Amino acid sequence: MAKKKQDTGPEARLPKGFHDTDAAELRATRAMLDKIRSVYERYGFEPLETPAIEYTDALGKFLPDQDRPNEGVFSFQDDDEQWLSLRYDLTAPLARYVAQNFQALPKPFRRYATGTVYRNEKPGPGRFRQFTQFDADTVGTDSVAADAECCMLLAETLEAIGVTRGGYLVKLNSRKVLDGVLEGIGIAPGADGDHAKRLGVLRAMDKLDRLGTEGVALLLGAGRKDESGDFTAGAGLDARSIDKVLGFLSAANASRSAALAALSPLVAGSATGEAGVADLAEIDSLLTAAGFGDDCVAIDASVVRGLEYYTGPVFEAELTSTIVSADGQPMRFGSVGSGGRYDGLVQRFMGQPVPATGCSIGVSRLQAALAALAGGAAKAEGQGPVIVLVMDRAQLPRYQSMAQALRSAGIRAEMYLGTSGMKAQMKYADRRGAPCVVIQGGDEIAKGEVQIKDLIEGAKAAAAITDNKEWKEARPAQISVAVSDLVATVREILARHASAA
RNA sequence: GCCGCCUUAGCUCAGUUGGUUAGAGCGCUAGAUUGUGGAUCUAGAGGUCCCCCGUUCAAUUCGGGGAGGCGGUACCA
Repeated sequence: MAKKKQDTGPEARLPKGFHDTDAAELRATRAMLDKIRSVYERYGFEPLETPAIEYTDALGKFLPDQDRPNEGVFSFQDDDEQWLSLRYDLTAPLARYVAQNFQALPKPFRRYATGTVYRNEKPGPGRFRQFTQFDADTVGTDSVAADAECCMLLAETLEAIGVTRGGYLVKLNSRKVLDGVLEGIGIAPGADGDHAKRLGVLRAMDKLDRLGTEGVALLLGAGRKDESGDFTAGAGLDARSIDKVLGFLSAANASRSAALAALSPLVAGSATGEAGVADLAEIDSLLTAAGFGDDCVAIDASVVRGLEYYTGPVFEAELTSTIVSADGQPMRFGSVGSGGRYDGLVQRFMGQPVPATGCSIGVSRLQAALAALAGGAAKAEGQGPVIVLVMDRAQLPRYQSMAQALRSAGIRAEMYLGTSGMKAQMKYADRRGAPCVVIQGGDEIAKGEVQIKDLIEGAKAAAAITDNKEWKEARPAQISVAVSDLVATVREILARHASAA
C-alpha cells in the first residue's frame, strides 16, 4: 500500500463520522429534499438560509464553569479571539435570526430551512458528525395549533417520501405534563437542589423503549449495570415514587383519547401538569379534524427530548419497522424527526418572551434508515450522457460539434475526452450508463452518416448471443443515419427508453 | 468517556499449531477480436498480513502498548 510512506504524502482518508456522497446517493438525497420542501411549502413556510458558522455564544453552548465552548461542538477562534462554532442544529440560528430581525418579520414568522449541521461526537448507525436536517418553525405564537401542525407536517412529509401510514409513528408528549409528574413526586421544577434528580428521572423515562420497564425502574432507583459491565448511576427515587413514574409511563394507550383520560388523574393537583394535558387534548382535536388518527400520531409519556430548552409539547417521529443489518443484527436508528415548543429560546437574545415551536427531519438518518430497510444504500441511478466516440483524433472538431448539437437540443452529451481506443471508449460509455453512443469513422464521414448504437437495447440483444464473434458482427441495436438526423434519432432512442422506464 | 469484539489484495474473506515462494472469489488492466460495451478463455498488475515495542534462531501468527473499525452503554441541542 504505502510502500514508500515518506514519498507518497499524507494518507488519503476521511475523519470518522464524515462521508463522501457519490452521484447516485446525491441524486437520491436531492429527490428526498425536493419532496420534503414541497410539503413544507404547501404548509406555508418560507425558505431561509443562515450560515454554517455562528458565534458560539449565539448558539448558547458554554460550559457553566469554563470559558470554553462545550464539547460536542466544533469550535475555533477567529482573528479577534472570539469563539466561533459550526452550527449543531438549525433552531439556535433561527432564534438568533428572529431576535436580530424581529421588527421586520411578520408574526407569527414561519420559515423552513435545510442544511448540514455538525456534531463532534461518536458516530453510529444513522449518526454522523455532519448531517442534513430539514426544519420548519413557527415563531411568535403560543397557540398549540402550531404544535399540532408540526406533528401533521412530520407525518405528511414521511408519507410524501414513501413511508406508508403505519410505517412510522409520531409520538407526542408535553414537558408540562412531565413537570406535573415531577411535581407529584416532590421534585418540582423551580425547587432548586433537585435539579440533578429531575434530569435523572427524565433521562430514565426517555429510555423506556430501549430498556423496558425494569431497566427504567433501576435507573429511577439505585442504578443499572448494562451487559458490557458499565454502571449508570440512578436517580435515587424511593419505591413509591418509582411506582408513580412507571404508572405514568404506562398511561400511554392504544388511542390518544384513552391516553388523555389516563393522564388526567396522574397530574391532578399540578397546575402545570393539567395545562399540559389540556394542550395535548387540543392538539388531539386538531389532528383528528385534519385527518391524522391514532395510526400516525400517538401520545407517548416516555417522550422527553432535549433537556435544555423544550417548554411545552414535544414529539418525535420514528420508523416502526425493525431495521436489520446485513449480518442480521437489529440496528437502532433512533428518531428520524423531532421537535417541540421552545418558548424561551428567542428570549435569550431579547428581554421579551417570544414563544416558538418547530420540528426537524433528520434527512441523513432517515435516508440511512430507509436504505438499511431496503437492504442497500440509497441510490438513484441517473442516465449517463450520450457519448460521441473519437474514432480519429484529427477529427475532434467534427465530434465536438456533434456533442454540442446534442447539448443544444437539451440532451446530456459529451465527446470522449480520454485518449484510449474504441474498445475502451465503448467500455467507458457502458460504465457511464450512456443510453447510446455516436460513432463516426472514416467510412461514415465519406458517406455523410453517423452510426448510433443503442447501448440499452444492445445489452438486451446481447443476452441471447454467447459467441463473441457473432455478437460483434451482429452489431445489435446499431443504426446508420444521415448526419442531419443525428439529433432526431438520438432523441427518439431516449424517448423510447424514457417511456419504457 | 466506559465495556466488548474485530483489523490479511481495491472489495468480501480463507490461511499460517511461530519456518523460507501468504491464497481464493469478485473487481481492475491487457490479449484472443487493427472500428464495437456483454459472455467465454488466457495472461498480468496489485500485500510492510493495521502500527510500535517485546519474547524468539525466526513473528502476519505469541505478549504488551497504540491506532482504526464495529457493537453496546453514557451523553445528545
